[in-house]
Amino acid sequence: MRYSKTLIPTLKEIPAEAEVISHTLMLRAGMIRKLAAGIYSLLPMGVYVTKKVEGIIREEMNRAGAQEVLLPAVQPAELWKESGRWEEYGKELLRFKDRHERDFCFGPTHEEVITDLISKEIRSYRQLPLNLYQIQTKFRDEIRPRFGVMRGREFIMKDAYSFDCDEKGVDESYNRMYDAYCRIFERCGLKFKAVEAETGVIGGSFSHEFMVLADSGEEGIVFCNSCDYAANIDRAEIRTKENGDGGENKEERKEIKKASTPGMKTVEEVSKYLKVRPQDLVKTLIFESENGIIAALVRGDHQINETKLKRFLDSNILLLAGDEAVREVTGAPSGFAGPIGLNIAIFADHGVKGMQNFITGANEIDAHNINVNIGRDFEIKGYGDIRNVKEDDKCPRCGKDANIKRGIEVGHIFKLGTKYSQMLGATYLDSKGEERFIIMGCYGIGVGRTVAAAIEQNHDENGIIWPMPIAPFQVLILPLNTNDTMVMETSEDIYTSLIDKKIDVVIDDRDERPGVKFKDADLIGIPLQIIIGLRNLKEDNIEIKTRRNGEIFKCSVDAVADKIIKLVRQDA
RNA sequence: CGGGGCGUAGCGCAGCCUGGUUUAGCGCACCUGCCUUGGGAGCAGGGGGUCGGAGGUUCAAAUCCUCUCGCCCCGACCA
Repeated sequence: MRYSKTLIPTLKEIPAEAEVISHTLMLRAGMIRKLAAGIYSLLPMGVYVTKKVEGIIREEMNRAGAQEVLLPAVQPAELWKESGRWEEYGKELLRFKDRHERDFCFGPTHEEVITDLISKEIRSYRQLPLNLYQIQTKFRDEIRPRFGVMRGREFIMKDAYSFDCDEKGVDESYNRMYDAYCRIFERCGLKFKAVEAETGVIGGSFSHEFMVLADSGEEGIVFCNSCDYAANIDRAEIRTKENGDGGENKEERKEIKKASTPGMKTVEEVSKYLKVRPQDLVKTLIFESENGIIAALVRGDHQINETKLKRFLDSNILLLAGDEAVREVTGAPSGFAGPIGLNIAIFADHGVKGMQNFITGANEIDAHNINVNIGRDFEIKGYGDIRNVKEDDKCPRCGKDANIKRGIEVGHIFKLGTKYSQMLGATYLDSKGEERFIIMGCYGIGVGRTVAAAIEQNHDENGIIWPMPIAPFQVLILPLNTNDTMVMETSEDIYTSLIDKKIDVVIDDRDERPGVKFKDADLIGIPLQIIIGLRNLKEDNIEIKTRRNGEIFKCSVDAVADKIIKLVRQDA
């Protein structure tokens, strides 16, 4: 590729809209441009990288025995009504009508379509197992798109669906995908973790998320250094005993007192003001659910986890109550809620169980109660694991120290079971001639998100540093003196010889000053730069620079091609 | 959807509060010429704006008012 013939509109200045480094660099390196909120155009550099990632995905999916298909992006409402998700999916599903006023949606995922297809084509156990995948554009009308392609509304996703006869089969399919995913992300040069995860709207019984470790990640993950436990924070259990949750407390119950706490709303403020530790407080949080308003209690230094609470209450809708509702239920503005005297159901985290003589809001403005006790002052309807794992908590599996980090979810694999095959009637006849539901799994990879995640993990102050396997080009040739025939001819010779050797190479043939070329080269992050300038060429030398460590070494013109091939292979 | 903020040249911004001396400005980018060629050069000249849109107030609106559209941030939501 010739630089002068392609479109790589690099930016010197930092775009105002970008929040995370990958977004900034994708804009600055001329990979993407925004068209609307959460909707991006991919420019040539963006396409090259995307194709590389897709190529790796295809190779590994095919290696794992999956077959590629391409399903429609536009889907009829009937299918979604059959699965029940036309109502269930909510506003994230982009709906529209065709000219005949028939309802359609733009596919946010393809369980319905694939299950419908399979229900029509599969008759016998002899046709199973099967794993079909596609790489396709999806649309999810996210409430708040952000971070560029990391959380866009329109995005490219690889989704795969497995179809098996029995549990043993689906386990095998699942494990094969798990292994394939590990290979894919390893080949993309990513540091990642597979963590136990929640299943969400897709449904199903069992799932893992593949998380790329990055501070900018939107997911909390908990993992253990001693054993191989790793889970999404929404799923990670609290190891009750080791963390002192739910123990007995034999302290004497003191008399309840009211303390004035003017304007003190947060745990931090109250504990500082009353000169106690945050863990001597109990937070009372009011939630609205489809089954009415409830209160949830956690220790002052703990954080409620709404996903866990939702699961514990078996509720579909759960929202932190607004100021108005809080005032109605407690009689006080938010910040002063407490469990005493509430006539709604009160649930508590295990961590609250053993507490005595603790502090809560007094359901009265500017006041808190001291020496509150469960049983004497109020009753708990049920205890559950409803808080986040904390830094000093122990691993739920082995009891050693747990770690908490941030991650970007780049892949998610589910064991779906028969949810969709039942809804859409996908059955097969087993060897005894009995009709059975096909057992399904589904497996997604966010392609754009993988690209963004790779940048989050591979960059420096000058720009992107592509891992060789997903680099838009492997080599960039930089002729420094465009008006010098020797420089240009040598550059062109090296360029064609590398193309002959099947190296992905781009030559910066623009009539620009060296400084401009160097800056752009570092910004777009091509792993190997061949620098050709008069100075060295007079001694028949060129320079090779590796983008990652900035190392530069001289090399004779004749030896360049072989040297480059060696370097490319070594990282590929 | 709730709270906050921003829309002025391709990008980044100033001007708005206190309406008129502004023909709407600056930096970068762009075009022409000269010059320069190992880390985003220099000089000279030049092009580019419905001041997001609609309505209103006024002798006069980028500036004040109303509505509207778009975007960004925080919260809730999410394969």
